[in-house]
Amino acid sequence: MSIPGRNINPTISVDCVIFGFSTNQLKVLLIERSFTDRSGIESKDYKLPGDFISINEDLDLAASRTLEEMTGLRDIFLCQFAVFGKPDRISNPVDMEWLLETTGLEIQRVVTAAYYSLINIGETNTDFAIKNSASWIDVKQIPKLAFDHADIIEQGLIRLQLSLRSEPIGFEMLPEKFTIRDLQILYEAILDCTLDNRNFRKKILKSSYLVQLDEKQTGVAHKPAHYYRFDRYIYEKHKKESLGFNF
Amino acid sequence: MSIPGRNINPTISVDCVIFGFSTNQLKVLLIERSFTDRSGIESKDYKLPGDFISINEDLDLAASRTLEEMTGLRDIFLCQFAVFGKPDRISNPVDMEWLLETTGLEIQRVVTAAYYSLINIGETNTDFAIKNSASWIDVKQIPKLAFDHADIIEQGLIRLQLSLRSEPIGFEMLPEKFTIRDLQILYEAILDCTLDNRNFRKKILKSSYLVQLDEKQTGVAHKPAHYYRFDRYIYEKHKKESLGFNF
DNA sequence: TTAGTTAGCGTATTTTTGACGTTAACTTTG
DNA sequence: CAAAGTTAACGTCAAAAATACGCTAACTAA
Repeated sequence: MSIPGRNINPTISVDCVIFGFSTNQLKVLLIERSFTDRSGIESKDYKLPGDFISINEDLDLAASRTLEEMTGLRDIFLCQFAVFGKPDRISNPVDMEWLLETTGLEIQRVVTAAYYSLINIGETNTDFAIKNSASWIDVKQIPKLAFDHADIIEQGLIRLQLSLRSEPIGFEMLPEKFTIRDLQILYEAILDCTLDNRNFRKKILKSSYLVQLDEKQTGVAHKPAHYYRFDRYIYEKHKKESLGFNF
Repeated sequence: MSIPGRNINPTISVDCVIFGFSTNQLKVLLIERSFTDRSGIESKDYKLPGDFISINEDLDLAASRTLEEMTGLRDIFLCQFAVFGKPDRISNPVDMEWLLETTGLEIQRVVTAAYYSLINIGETNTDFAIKNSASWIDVKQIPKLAFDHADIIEQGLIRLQLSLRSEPIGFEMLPEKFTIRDLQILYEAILDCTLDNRNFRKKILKSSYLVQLDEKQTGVAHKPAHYYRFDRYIYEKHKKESLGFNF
């Protein structure tokens, strides 16, 4: 049995895979990272928004905090989906150097709890993200990332796809009012497939928590669609009935 | 942003929810814990098998190690399903005292990665488990547990139920040869429901990885059933076809 | 010999899925 | 202003899956 001691514990962090949706693409919020490589050249790559936790901070709250700092949003869908704890997660010299520079500490090892969250990009409003040059990147065009953050995003996306099939979470990424088509395009982007619009409509409209509004689209070059909204109250009430879709 | 330092990091552990199956019940391996309560009386409760990780130990490997120490078994189905990181996980005086006694260290906080694993109880064979007075407890009769281990088991069971519907993992808990009825009783125990034997048979036998053996039951007071075995090779080959059942 | 048990096959009904046809209602373009 | 292009929103049909349940076979125990 190994003997634990405070001076031999890995550091713990949280990393957030923050998904958003715009211009018909599923996007992830990434932060630019500047570093000097071995040849002394200033270089850039990206990392996930994340932070170390403090000694008395709850993991879930640390994730909420990170999320709020990055997006200015609170009370957001947030789900812990995995821990990444390989001892060599941080073995790249660039990563080690960067950690030393930004924290001022020699960190041997970091175990990170990974969360994913879904937000409506339109509502995002924060200085923090701008200051840290955060940007929304299409999940299909992920650039080179720090640490094992590419793995984390991949696992997060897999988990998001799974959850989408059993829980109505897509709404978190849409504005209050949306059309069935908006929803379908979102599902297609997340599941990375195409869906038949007639069948999609049939299935999704069985959900009692989708409420049709009186309002319709205007100014579109086709028959205007009804707007709908997601009724969280009805969903909570009928949770047991709604056990997902098999697209 | 909080500042990480090695002397302010929580300790990291792994805890294993080890499921097994015997006498038609789903069971969990629990370890007896002796402690002295506030009134000075020697008392007992149970905890999950788990251990602290050492500074260079991979989380998954730490879980495998714990599992092997407890059961003597290697190469076992093992799945990380959550991290438990509330700062007050260890706030009960009994738990704090016990930690101090067994480790000799003042541990402020422990973040634990939870794994579940499925084993065939019959093959278990180890001194370690006996020495640590481990026992198989019916999941429906869980006694008072240390720390937040009751939560961990509950989450583990939920995850097991989910996985069972999409992956052929029940076999891990059965002997090499088993009948369709054995399998059904196992499914019923895990999912906590009853299934129609005719429909269960129809569904499960669609799986190509279930191979009928020539051998039949003997000495049973009814028509003897064929034995089957799970063919892991066939399963791996057809993984994509078999996308689960909806019982 | 009979009663009790589970194995293992089958049938019939309903539900869900998936593919696709069609009209309605709007804008844009020639 | 007519025609073309687009998506909305409804519906049909056949295949597949889920569900409920009947029945005979093959064994043991009493």
